[in-house]
Amino acid sequence: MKQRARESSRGKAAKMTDIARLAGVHVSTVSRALAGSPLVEAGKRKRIEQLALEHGYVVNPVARSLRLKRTQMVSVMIPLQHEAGQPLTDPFFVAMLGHLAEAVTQRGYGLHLQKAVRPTHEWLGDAIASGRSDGIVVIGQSTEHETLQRAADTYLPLVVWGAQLPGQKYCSVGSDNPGGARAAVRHLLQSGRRRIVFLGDPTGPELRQRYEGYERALEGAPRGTAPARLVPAHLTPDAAYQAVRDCLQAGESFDALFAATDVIAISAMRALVNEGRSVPQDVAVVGFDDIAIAAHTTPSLTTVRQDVEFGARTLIDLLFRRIEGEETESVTLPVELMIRESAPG
Amino acid sequence: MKQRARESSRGKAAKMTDIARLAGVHVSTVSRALAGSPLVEAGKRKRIEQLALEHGYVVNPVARSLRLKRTQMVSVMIPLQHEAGQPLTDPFFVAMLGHLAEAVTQRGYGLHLQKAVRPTHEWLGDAIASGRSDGIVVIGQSTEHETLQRAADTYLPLVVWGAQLPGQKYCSVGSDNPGGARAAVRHLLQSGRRRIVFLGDPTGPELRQRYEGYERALEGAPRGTAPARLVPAHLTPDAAYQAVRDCLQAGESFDALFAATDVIAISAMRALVNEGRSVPQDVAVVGFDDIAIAAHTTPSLTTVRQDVEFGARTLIDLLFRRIEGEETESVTLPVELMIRESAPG
DNA sequence: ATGAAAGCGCTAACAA
DNA sequence: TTGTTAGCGCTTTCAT
Repeated sequence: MKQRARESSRGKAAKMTDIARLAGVHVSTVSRALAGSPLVEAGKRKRIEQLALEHGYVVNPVARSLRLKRTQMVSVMIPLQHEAGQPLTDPFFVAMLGHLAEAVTQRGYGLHLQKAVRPTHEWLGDAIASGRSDGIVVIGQSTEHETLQRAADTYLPLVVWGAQLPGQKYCSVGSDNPGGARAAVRHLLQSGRRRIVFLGDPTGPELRQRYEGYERALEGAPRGTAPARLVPAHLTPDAAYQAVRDCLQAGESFDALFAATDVIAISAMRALVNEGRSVPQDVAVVGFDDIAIAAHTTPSLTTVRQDVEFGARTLIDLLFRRIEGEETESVTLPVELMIRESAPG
Repeated sequence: MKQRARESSRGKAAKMTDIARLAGVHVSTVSRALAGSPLVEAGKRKRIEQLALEHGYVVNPVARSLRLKRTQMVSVMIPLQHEAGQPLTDPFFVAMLGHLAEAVTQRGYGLHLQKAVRPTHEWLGDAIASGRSDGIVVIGQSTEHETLQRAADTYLPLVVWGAQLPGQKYCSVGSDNPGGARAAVRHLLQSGRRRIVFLGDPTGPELRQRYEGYERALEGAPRGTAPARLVPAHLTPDAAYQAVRDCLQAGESFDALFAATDVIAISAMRALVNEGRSVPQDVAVVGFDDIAIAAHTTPSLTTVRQDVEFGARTLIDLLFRRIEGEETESVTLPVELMIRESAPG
């Protein structure tokens, strides 16, 4: 019976010495047995494992970590900028988190989630110094490029999801943002659109790259194509909705909209429809990310697909190589234009 | 190579004794100073704090945890059922996770994320016995009601997001699922719909409650209302899309659809439109959750709103009271019908 | 107000 | 093959 072992929160949990006593061996033998050491006689090991099972004993990871100076934990940190009050609610972000959790747990590691409330202080330095985890994944550079650069000087097991910047010292994994943006805009041009606006907020590196890709594609556009036009909008559904509505109500006219993310693309579609435009007939819409619902909106959303799952796996793969001491290079991942109803071929 | 990395990544981490030496005091004084103890002379404390800051020293939480037997960590566990291979991709889930992270970090605690791959073994018992965290939040009962019941016998700091079941021994927080479902169906009936189908998979307690609420509402419906009709579908976009399409192609006819979650409601709308039905003219659609995009689909989705943020805060509030030793009661939260375009008044 | 010392639960030399 | 021993970095009595 495992009833005794599952003691209440404040009661005594079984410790390794308890198992040792029950097995009639020294605690170090139990330690070896539970670690699967071949030094321990097979029969004895089985007996010890059985005992541990019966008593609901599991090795205390805190004590283990202190001893080994290895926590078997990976920290995932999210530097939040303006919307610091906001929780991690963005679908892309959260999908990334799920895939990271997947990849990390597959390696027998735990995931420690931390929100970095902007430049409160040394959010990254403290996380590193604390030794709470064996490696750190930072999702999104936000405005923390310099902080990351500094950390990279002394701390190896760090990987960052985001854009690859000139002179970057830290290891990043991210999508080909300029390429994706160019593909999106070219697609719109090929389908005859000539007045294409960009919706979003190109403050952070990733979105800036998307905006630049948009500009680049317009440079090579046919004569008569309207110049680049940024419709600024924070990356929240409401902000995007209002930005597009205001824009239309101000009398601006365009026949295509390239949104920095799917989330705001979806809001944009709604604003367009509510203002009497049909999508894609009057205005074609292209997003970026290919979040789960993108294929399931009405109309379904043409978008630049980022392979989050592969991205997450790559991040974790690189992180573990760095934990082993390897100096890994940054990676840029290809994207794929998913042509759907909101901007058909 | 490996050596160098070790050194750079953790070798030179300052310890408390280092700070003590620099300050010319004993380590115990540093400990007290950094803990803000009034015992330490104010000037000395300032000096020690300054030293720690300069040297980027932060207290090692692992050692601290071992000593105090308190980790300042909360575990969030997600028992996954069939889709065990799937990552945590569901928007509701993930929104919940974000709000939990928010609430937990506000209390100076960390969040430990763990996927429980179904009944691999004693997922919950092991998590409890490991002592890795001071409390556990389980998101969704899935099919683990019995496991939770067992754990509740001996472990206090446990809270569960989900339905409140008869004879339940653990503390749960969850929405009024039956009430929400009834409100949704009544709304459809009031707007003249008479053939209302339920889309989803009422296997787990929460969704079963929603289905039962649907049935209940139909019992009190006007004469001539079609009986309850379940269109079974897993809770993924693709599965739901196909279920609805197949249903339509099989010649079934209905004028309203109540979906167990927003995610599948959105897919259902798309399937309906692609099969030539207009929403809401031919078929009204109501979802459940009010996820972020629900208000921004085309048409926007009428849905039963769960207040995830409040739910998360309540979970964490109760959890901390339980960590303090209090026996808290389960909570059922009110829901709100959000009437939008997919099923207008 | 500060120092000395014990020990949280575990692992890994080193011994035997 | 197993036991002995010495800490990992910290907090907290207990002395002073």
